[in-house]
Amino acid sequence: MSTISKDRLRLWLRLLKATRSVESALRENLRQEFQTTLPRFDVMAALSQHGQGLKMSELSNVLKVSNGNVTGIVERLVEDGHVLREKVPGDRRASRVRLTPEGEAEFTRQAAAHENWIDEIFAAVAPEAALGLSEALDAVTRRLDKKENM
Amino acid sequence: MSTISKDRLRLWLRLLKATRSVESALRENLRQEFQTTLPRFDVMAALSQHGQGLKMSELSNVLKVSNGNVTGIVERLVEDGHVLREKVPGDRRASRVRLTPEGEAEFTRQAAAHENWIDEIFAAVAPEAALGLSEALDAVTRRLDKKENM
DNA sequence: GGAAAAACTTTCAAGCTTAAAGTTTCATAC
DNA sequence: GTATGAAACTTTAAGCTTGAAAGTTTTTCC
Repeated sequence: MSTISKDRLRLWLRLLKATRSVESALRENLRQEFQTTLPRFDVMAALSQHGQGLKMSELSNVLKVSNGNVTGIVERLVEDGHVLREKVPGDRRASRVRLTPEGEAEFTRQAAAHENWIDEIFAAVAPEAALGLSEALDAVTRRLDKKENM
Repeated sequence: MSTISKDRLRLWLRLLKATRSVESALRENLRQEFQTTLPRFDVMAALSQHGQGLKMSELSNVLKVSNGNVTGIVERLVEDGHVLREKVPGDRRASRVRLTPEGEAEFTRQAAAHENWIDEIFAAVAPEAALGLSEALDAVTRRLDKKENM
């Protein structure tokens, strides 16, 4: 097998390790400072970007997780009062999920802290390197997305 | 907040999305072709790199997952006959985990396929770019590792 | 209008993951 | 020697995750 293959494998292993490290740090910060979890944060972030709300299927699509998964997370967010389910007029199968005002306020606090954490962690990446990295990652994602729809 | 902060946040979101896409593809391939899972594969990969075996704590250290986690995965690998636990002479608390011959043979097949999958996925990344990316990612991991031990 | 297909969601079983608490063993300091 | 603290590991409870199956509701199309 070629050297290039080995380089690609090494790149993947580092990508994986870096992502896990960052996720682990975020998870701990979210737990310590906001008594919440990464999946909950991710759902609220998605909803925050879509003020009009998202259907369950849209949510699982955006987050790239399975349908059943979202059901449980939203359930717990509803219990916490951060999120609510609305009926979709004209389609009794679907429901739309939105942030409550309390959820929105809470997420605003979390997002500010989150941005600081990321800023500090990724200060390790030289700004010149960031662009190339970003594009390479995008290329990988696009390649996989394309293959999936075939 | 600065443009650079925003760029870093965007970088992180792409990193996350790319990693999840790759993991998802690998998970599906492992399931379809080898009836196994990513965590099992990761454990066997770690053991394969350490022919003399690893203690449970070493294993969870290498994989960056919690102690209790490894217990369960190794348990199932033992049931499958891929892995065995040995007593560590002179320390009755510890046990050393190693691949069985069957586990080794099976992992060899899996690893070959895995390398091909990675090779194909990361063909989207220009070989010249790979090294730079690798180092940027490493910088992130090192930064977090350092902070953790403080 | 009715049957079949598609869309939206939940339920389920199995497995993964973590943090925290518990058990046994070891090291070392008195 | 024995107390005390650290180390290695497992157990537990709660939550996350997936893929598959099943339950509704809507759409399609004859």
